Amino acid sequence: MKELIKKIKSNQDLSTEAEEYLYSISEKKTFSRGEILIGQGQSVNKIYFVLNGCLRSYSIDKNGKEHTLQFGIKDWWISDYIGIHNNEPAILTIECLKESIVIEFNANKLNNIFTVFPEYEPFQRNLLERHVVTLHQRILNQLQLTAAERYDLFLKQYPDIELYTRNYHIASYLGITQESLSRIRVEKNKR
Amino acid sequence: MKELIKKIKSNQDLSTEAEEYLYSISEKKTFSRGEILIGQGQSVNKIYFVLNGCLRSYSIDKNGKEHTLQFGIKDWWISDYIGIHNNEPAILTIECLKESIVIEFNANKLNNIFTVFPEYEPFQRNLLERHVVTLHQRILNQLQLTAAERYDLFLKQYPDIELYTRNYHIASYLGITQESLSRIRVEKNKR
DNA sequence: GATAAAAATTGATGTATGGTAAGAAATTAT
DNA sequence: ATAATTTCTTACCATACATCAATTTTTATC
Repeated sequence: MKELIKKIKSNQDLSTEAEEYLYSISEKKTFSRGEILIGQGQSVNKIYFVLNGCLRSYSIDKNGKEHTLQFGIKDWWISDYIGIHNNEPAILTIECLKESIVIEFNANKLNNIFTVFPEYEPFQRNLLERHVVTLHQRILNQLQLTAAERYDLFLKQYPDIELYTRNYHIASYLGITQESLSRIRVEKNKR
Repeated sequence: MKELIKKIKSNQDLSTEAEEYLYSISEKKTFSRGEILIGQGQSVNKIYFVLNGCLRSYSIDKNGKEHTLQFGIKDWWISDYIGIHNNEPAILTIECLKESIVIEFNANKLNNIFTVFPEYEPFQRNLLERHVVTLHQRILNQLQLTAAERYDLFLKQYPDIELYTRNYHIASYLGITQESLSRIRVEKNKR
């Protein structure tokens, strides 16, 4: 477990006490393919750090269609930040796509760490800044690239994700239907 | 100026020293419609806090088309966070849409505040968290709403923005052409 | 390994949005 | 106020992607 937390720490210095605190409020868990970690409509207070495997967060719209917001792979954090921030029921479902080991945090307790160990702040700030940059880039990609270009880029960003995702997971992340993605893949193979 | 910074402070407590530091590294500026604050391709090290008026950040794609990432209105921060984070030339242009008063920060100096005044951390964290939530919501809207629905939502979020934006500013934010937006508006008026 | 279930592909067709171009309207400059 | 410029609207046609349905392929289960 110690070494697992090291990954959370990244390159930041963190006191042993703060590290102990992280242990005390977290729980290492294993999930299998198909398991739901957070369900849309339920109350949310969990934040996950992925040690290995693959999770997916998605929203189900009024027509019952799924829209993937994020894939959670190794060393990524994943949760329903909208639900947590608004203090409302989850608007996302988080599902396990392949056998995964994660560290589960209680959101409130994790948020408490800043009052107890302010030294944790720079780490969190760095994390949030990177998150914002990633999201900005994603929005720009969505605005200016074609579906085929977005798919190419996606494969570069998640090189072996196709090993454990279904076509429609990726399609719903790219904002197209699975049929369209299928056609894009056919075209791509012709090239 | 004191009261201006109060807005930045929001509801957070901030020591007088930290406040003084913020003064010392910032500069209050006025821009007129059409002025470019940051130009795509140039180096970026500025971050703006909008006191009043309206700014817009956008990217120009390989076909010369503009794609609006963000509108910067009262009390919003705006910059090219991608360029700053990657330490690369700006990928965004920031333009002034109507006479605006802003506080201009040097990104590096602003970043320094955390070593000098760690008490500023919670404020920044809160800001970043809200930013992430906003972006998550925007991505979900883009994925699951029609252009007309996104336009309706946009008008609710920015009630009087049409007073100082052009049609194509909004269209490029919604991910459609100005012609399509025009048609959507016509349909909307029929309802 | 056989069977069932789920997912991917493919074809035919529909729809939303894009592209181009022209004219109308609104805004800005003189 | 008038002229010049920019923006908005509209029409027509093009295209990317969606929808629906049938078929093939892959994956899971017994």
